[in-house]
Amino acid sequence: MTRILLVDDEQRMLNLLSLYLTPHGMTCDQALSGYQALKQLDKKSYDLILLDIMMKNMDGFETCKKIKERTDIPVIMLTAKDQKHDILHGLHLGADDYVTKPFDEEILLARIEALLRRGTNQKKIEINGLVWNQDSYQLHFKHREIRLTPKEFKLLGLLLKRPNQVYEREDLLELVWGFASETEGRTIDSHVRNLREKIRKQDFPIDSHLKTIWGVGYKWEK
Amino acid sequence: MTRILLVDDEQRMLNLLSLYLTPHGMTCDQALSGYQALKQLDKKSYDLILLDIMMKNMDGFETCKKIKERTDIPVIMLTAKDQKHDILHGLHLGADDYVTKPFDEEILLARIEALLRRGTNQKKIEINGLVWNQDSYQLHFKHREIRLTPKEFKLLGLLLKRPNQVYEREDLLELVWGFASETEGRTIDSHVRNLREKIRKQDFPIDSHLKTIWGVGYKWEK
DNA sequence: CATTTTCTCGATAATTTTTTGAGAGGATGA
DNA sequence: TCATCCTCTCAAAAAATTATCGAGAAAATG
Repeated sequence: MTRILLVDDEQRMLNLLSLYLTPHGMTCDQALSGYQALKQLDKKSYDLILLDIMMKNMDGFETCKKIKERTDIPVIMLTAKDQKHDILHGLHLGADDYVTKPFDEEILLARIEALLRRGTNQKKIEINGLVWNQDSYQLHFKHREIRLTPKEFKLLGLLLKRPNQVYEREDLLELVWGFASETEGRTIDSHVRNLREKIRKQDFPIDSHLKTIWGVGYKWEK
Repeated sequence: MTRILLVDDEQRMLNLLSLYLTPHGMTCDQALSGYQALKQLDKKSYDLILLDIMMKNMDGFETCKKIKERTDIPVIMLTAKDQKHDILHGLHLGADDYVTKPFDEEILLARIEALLRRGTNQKKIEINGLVWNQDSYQLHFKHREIRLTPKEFKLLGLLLKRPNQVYEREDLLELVWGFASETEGRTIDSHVRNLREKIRKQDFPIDSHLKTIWGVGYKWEK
C-alpha cells in the first residue's frame, strides 16, 4: 500500500486529494502546515509527499527544503498555473515534480505513479520466484534469503527493472556507481561473478537469466 | 540503451529532465552550457540531444548550429511557449523538433520517441517476421532467437536500416568496423557468410533478401 | 580503534569472435 | 567457350573479450 502525505493549509483541498487518491490504493495522511508535516515525518515514513507550496505563511519552500534535507522521499509540488518562477524555485530546493492547480485527476495520478515507478522507487520485483525487495534490501528465493552487498543489490535491481535491456559496462557504472565514478576495468565483472555465484548456490537458474552479451555488456533475460 | 545529452543552464531543469527520461530506458548526460555540450560530444556519441535554446549567454542557437555541423544527431529544442520566432530560427539551424517549457512529460516522451523511430536511429526493425532489436541485442524469427556476434549484429542492422541501399565493402568497413579499421580482404565476406548461414538455418529466406551485388558489395532487398 | 565486510583491480585462464589465406566455384564479357 | 574477375567456403591462427581468483585497499561496523 502506497503511503502519501498531503500538505496543504486548506482542509477542503486535503479532503479532495484524499478522495482522489484513496480509491487508487493509496493511504493518505494529512498535514495542515509545514510544521505539522515535518512532525509527521518523524513519526512515520511515506512513499511520496504532495506539498502545496503556496500556503498562507509561505512556508512551502521552507518545508520542501527541510524535507529534502532529512529524507529522500519524492516530493510533488502543487503550484499555481503560471508561476514559472515558483516552479523553478521549488525544483531548485529539491522537489521532484510539480502539478499545477487546478489539477486534473488523471494527470496527478500519472505523475504520482511515474515518480513511484522511477528507478529508485520501484520497490518490489518478483521474477520466477526470485523476490527483490527495495524496502527490506533483501533478495529471496523460495523463502530463503540470499545476502547481497549493496553494489550487488543495486546492480541486480537495475537489471531486473528492464528485462532484456542490454547494459553496457559504461551504463552500469553510471547507473549503479553514479556519474562521477572512476571505477573501471573488470570491477563490474567481479560483481557480476559474485552475484551469480550467490544466487546459483540457492539453485536459482541464474545463468539462463543474467546473460553476458559478448562485446557489449550484461542483461537480465526473462 | 538510448543515450541522451541534456543541455540547459539550470541544474534543476537538467535534473527534472533526467527524472522523466531515466525511467523510460534512457541514460542522460548533462551539460550546463553549449560549450560543455560540444566538448561532451567529442567524447561520446548520443542518440538524441535535448537543448535549451534560451540559455543566459544566448548560445543555444550557436550550439545547435555547431552540433548539426559536426553530427547527425537529432536535436529537440526546449523553448518558451510563445517564441514563434525562436522556434523557426532553431528549426532553420537544423533542429529537428521543439518542445515548449513548461513541458508535459508525455509530450516530451512522445516527441523523443518519434524522432528515435525515424531514420538511422531506429532501435527495432521488423521485416517479414525477422525482428532486429538494438536494446536487447537480439535477432528473432518466429519467436526463436538467432544468436549473432557483435559484428554480425551491427552489419545486419546497418543493412536493414536502409533497404535496397547497396553498400560497398569499403562503406561497410567504415560503418561497421569504424574509421581506422585496417581489416581487408575477405573479412566482410566471411561475416556475411556466417550471417546468412545462421539465419538460413532458421528457415528465413535470407537469400532472397541479403543480396550480393556483384563487383560492388551487399544490400538488403525488401 | 580493531574487526569485519565490501570493493577494486591486476594477472591468468578460458572462451568467443575475428581475421586471413588459399582453393573452389560463379559470373561476366569478349 | 574461354579467360578473367570476383565471391564463397572453410578451417586454422590471431585477436579480443570475459571469467575467475586472490590480495590489498577502502569502507562500514561495533
